Amino acid sequence: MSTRRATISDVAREAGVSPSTASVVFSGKTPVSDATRRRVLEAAESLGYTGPDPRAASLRRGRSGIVAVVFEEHLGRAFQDPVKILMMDGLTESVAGMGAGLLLLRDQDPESSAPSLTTAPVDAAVLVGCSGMLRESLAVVRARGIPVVVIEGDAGDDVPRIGLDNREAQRQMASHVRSLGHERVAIVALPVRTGWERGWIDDDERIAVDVTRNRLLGARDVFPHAPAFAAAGSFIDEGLAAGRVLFADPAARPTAVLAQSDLLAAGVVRAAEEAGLRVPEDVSVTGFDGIVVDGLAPYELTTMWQPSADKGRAAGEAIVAMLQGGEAASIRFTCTFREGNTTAPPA
Amino acid sequence: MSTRRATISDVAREAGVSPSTASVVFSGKTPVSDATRRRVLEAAESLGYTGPDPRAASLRRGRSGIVAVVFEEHLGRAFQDPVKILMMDGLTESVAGMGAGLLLLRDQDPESSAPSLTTAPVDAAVLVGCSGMLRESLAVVRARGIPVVVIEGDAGDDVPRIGLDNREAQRQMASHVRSLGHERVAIVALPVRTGWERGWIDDDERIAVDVTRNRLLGARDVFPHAPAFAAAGSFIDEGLAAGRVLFADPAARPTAVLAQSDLLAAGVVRAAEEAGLRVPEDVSVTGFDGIVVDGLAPYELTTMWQPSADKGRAAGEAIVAMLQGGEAASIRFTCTFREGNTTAPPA
DNA sequence: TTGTACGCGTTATCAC
DNA sequence: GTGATAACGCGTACAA
Repeated sequence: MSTRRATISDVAREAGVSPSTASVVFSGKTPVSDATRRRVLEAAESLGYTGPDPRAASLRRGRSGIVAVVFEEHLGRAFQDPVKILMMDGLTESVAGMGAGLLLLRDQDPESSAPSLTTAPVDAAVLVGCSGMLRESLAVVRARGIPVVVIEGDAGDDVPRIGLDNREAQRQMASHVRSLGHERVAIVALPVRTGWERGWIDDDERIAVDVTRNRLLGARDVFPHAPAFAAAGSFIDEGLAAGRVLFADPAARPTAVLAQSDLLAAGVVRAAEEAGLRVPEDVSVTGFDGIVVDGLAPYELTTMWQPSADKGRAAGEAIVAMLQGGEAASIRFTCTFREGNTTAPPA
Repeated sequence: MSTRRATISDVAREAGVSPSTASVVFSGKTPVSDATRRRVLEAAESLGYTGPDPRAASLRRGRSGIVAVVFEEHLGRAFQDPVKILMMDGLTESVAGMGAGLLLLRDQDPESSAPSLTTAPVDAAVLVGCSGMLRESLAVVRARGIPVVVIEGDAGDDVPRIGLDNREAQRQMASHVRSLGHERVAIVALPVRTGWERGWIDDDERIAVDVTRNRLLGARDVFPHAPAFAAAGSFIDEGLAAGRVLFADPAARPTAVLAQSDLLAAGVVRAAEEAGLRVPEDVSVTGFDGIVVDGLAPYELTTMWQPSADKGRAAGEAIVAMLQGGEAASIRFTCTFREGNTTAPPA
């Protein structure tokens, strides 16, 4: 005899009740007499039955309790970004409220053996950014009626977006810098596309990443001709590398640097120190995000704070709404200007 | 007529083949003639069928392609720990190799509505640490025959563990400090248990967290009476707070501090600077982990490097082995001493 | 409050 | 290369 696992029917038989009754004992959806409940639980215990099989339950219910979070980058990288962590935090919270968990997925080659949106039993998906490869599986998933939300990205008009007023926010910051009197301004941007190696941005039109493009546009609204150097990621080291480039030629150096993230800004500050420049006396540096940058004391970046956790929470709430058959609208959060001690009028 | 979604049988009927043939067209497990394949795919297209339902497939196969990662802390916190991120990185990689994804779970109150090990359709589970509440659901899961591995924790003798030679490593570091001539040494420890508020450790016996206990034991092997102050988490800020306590009384201050993590050590260095102490001239500080601490330059911690990503990878490999019916042995990785510039003989 | 009957959508197996 | 059959384990109308 094969030693297969006990099922709810086995338990029911052992307890002398019907399978449906046993099921109800475990789900608690219907009142059951105490005596019956006890009999069923005893039977379960004696058979080593540990409750409904989640796989079968999810088929039956049509719900798995799993929400996919799709990143367009290496997960290790994504988790190095404080903004994404905060976002995950908010998302975890709101999704846990509906009894769901998060499945980490990466936008990848459909040929790979790794699990994907199309093969994983998910009830909904949250896309973090939205680059090329994803589009295909996205179509599949949507055809299945699975709710999808995108954070900081564009997945087509019918996919609700959670985002920021990136352009306006960066414009506001640029205006601040201009009002201080700066004219020779440089921009340190986020990557231009996935796989981007750091370098100057030649052509504003070719920016594939929404966040990068919009923040750049905001800066351009005020400083149309500022040179922009795009980093390979949002890291202090990348900001440092970019800063070294910007400060390489003493004659041509900017009096202010608009960085597209706080980590980049921190690196730029570091580069300035390295180059013997004082911040903010010799050069002003602005960030974006409003995170706490470890090790940057005594500097406090002048930055645009963004509600990262709220973005995650909003995504979760949108999903809940859609799962309940409702509609979810796109949301644009507003960033808040926060003055630190890294900006001042030019010398 | 209800507008229900097309199933593989619908597609088969439309294509004039049997359901099993249609199934095979999608799974590719058996050769199918080109003509048949085309007919099936066309039928699928015309019916808007987008491939097998993952839920049904996972019921039938008995596999969901999902591995749970269970943390015993708030996820936002876990992801602030560089060591855990590196570990996740290794885990993601090895698990993706077997076509599985990671489901983020938190060790929590079984009454909560949040998803748990018992209700999620997972093929295996990786526990990161192993505190109290988890034990119960663990029993359930194991009874189901689901492979479980624990990283840096103890889940019972029959659960394979992936860990470090924490005690030996910390002892090695302590010996180094002693060989430099230090005698007045203090320890800054990791939390004593979940929910711990920072404070002195009164009773070495009551340490619930394995890592903390073992590293403390290692230090005690060399400095049996060193006072130990446990932080509330592995953060620079916590190290800073601990350092302030240690350096508060100039008369009683230690000449060396053994921190149980690099982030704590970085905070202690910061506290030393704040107190007007030079590192390493006035006080030596040692870390643990071997991560790159942002913003600590020009200091480089004297530390014990640990193979974090390898731990994750090993966990994934253990799971794969168990899923294939094999056994998985516990593994203890070895840390490597790395000398930086934060240690020197006492003044 | 309990039981009957059926369907959820797929895939393994084996025979043809 | 293709098809028939039988699970996989459960939830839930509906009837009793």
